[in-house]
Amino acid sequence: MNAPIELRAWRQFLHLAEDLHFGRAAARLHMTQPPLTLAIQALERRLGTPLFERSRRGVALTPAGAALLPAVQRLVHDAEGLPRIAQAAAAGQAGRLRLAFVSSIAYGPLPEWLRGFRLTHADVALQLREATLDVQLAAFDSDDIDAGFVLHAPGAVPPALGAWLALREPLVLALPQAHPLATKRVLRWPDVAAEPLVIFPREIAPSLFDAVLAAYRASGATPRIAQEAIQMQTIVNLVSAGMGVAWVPETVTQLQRPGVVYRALPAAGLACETSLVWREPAVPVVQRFVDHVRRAQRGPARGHVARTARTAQLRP
Amino acid sequence: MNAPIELRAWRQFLHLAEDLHFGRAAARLHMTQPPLTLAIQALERRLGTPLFERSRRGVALTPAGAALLPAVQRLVHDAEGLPRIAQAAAAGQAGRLRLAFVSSIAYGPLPEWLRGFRLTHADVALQLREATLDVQLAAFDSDDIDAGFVLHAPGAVPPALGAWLALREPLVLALPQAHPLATKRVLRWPDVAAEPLVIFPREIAPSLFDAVLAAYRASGATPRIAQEAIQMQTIVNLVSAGMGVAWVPETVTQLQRPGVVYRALPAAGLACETSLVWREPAVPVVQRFVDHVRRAQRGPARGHVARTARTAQLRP
DNA sequence: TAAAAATACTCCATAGGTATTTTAT
DNA sequence: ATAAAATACCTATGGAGTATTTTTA
Repeated sequence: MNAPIELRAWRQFLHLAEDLHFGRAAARLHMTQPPLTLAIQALERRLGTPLFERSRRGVALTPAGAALLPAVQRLVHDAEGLPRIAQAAAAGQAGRLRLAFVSSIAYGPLPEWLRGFRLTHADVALQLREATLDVQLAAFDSDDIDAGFVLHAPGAVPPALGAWLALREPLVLALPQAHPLATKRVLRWPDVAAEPLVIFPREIAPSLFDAVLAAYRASGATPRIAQEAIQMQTIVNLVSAGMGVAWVPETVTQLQRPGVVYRALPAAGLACETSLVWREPAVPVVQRFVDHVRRAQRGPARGHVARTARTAQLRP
Repeated sequence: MNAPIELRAWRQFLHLAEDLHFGRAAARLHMTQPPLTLAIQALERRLGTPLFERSRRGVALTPAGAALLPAVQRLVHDAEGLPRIAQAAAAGQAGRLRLAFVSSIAYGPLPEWLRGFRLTHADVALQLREATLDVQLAAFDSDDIDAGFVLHAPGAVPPALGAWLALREPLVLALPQAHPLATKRVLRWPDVAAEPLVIFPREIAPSLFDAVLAAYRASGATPRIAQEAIQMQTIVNLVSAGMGVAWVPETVTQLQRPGVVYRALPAAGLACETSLVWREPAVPVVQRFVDHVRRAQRGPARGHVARTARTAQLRP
């Protein structure tokens, strides 16, 4: 009685509404005229209103049929598009990609990587959020993100996650412009080590934190941590305010805050690793994104980020 | 093989995606588990990709299934709404109403009638256009409009059309403000009749044209037609420019053009009829509109249009 | 009277049911 | 051991076919 109306019935309505001729519409539907007549009658009975005006001079739409036509066209068209959605999603070309990232990578190659990914994956809905390592690990647990860039070595992420070294860059020293060290071309470890340090909290970026502390200890110094801050922006602001010096990834030098100068100190041997992390096994769209980042990483020449940190010498 | 996928299959997918449990989903679909298993398998085969991940700890959506879910929800929801569209259209509560009108009625009760009709027929798409009688009659022929307001007596429209006297209003005299007649309280027919006349062309509004000419002839005068114009706005502008005087429907006095004054001359006995016209037999939405206008015509008190024409006496 | 829609009936493809097995924890 | 999905097989509804009648311009 009030069984739901199937797409078959709407397709028959659509063809008849377009042809306005039972015989031709039936032929286009790969059927004969009598069953089409019956099907349309049944549809009209279930809707409780006629959809076509039959007369000897042809078939015409009633007002109800005319009102239905555009809606049915949309419905049938939408239904025809569903298989493509499924196939595209299975191939990683459609769907949703929830991506988290630490702020530092956003000053580096991430925007370009995203732009390139969008070009070839227009039907993937990208959902971006900035988050630190600990927040991202929790988000993986609760299935709130699909992938993320973290300040961490690829080998150090939990085993349930896949990881790939997305970016390895030297750490450079951020100094207040007014600071005496800012004018020297040759820095000495004891002078640098004596300065108060602005740094990430250890839980946010353990590998970066540990690397900096190890370098200080290797030179026999103990760092004085003046302030901890989570955002790159905040760290640079604190340096600008004269709170101390900071070791930051080289790409962050793009943040040209007045009152801050950067010094590249290759001799310090300090570097920072950003990994792309994802839940294993990777669903197709995540796999596509990982592959894209791997390819983009070596494709376009790396040096396109403006070097804004003057190089200085470092002596023990 | 590539037979189209029916709504039945999408409904089954939808219920399973919501329950993530074959047994319960089957029960909600008023069927048993085995045919649902088969149906989902067949759907996955036809799409060429699995939609569900079956494991002992439950059923989960694959990326393809997850991408499909919102689209299928929309599709099934849209399909469920179609019967309502058909029924509403059959009752005249949905669909499209293409309405033409002469400019004069737009200064009168038409806006209020349309506002009221919209309130009770929110799902009717109103398509309005201004057009003169001759254009409207041609548009009825080519099925470009469903109904129209014309400056014509209801009895004078072609027999294939239904008609209803929507508005009967006196004609008032529009005079240039600087004109000597504008200062007098008593006008004489010979003086009025001697003035050059601005009027509609006869094919645009035959009944109005003929009524004016008959009045002139009854008083023994022959009107001097200075200018013909189609738009009310244009006629008033020509009067303002001193081209002559014009007889216009009373509601047009709402057009307060500087340099024009209006004089109501009841003794002239000149009136103008606006009819609502439609193709017979009226389709439901047109019938609803006609009924609405009939009711609105006597419902709200008529005098709400500001009287802006001073009454003057007219002597032979 | 002729073209097209409606009716009458026949058939079979397939959606769904029942019984049972397999699977994974 | 058990809950749930998969498989095997059966049934019957209803969608589509052929033949024919009715309708109306």
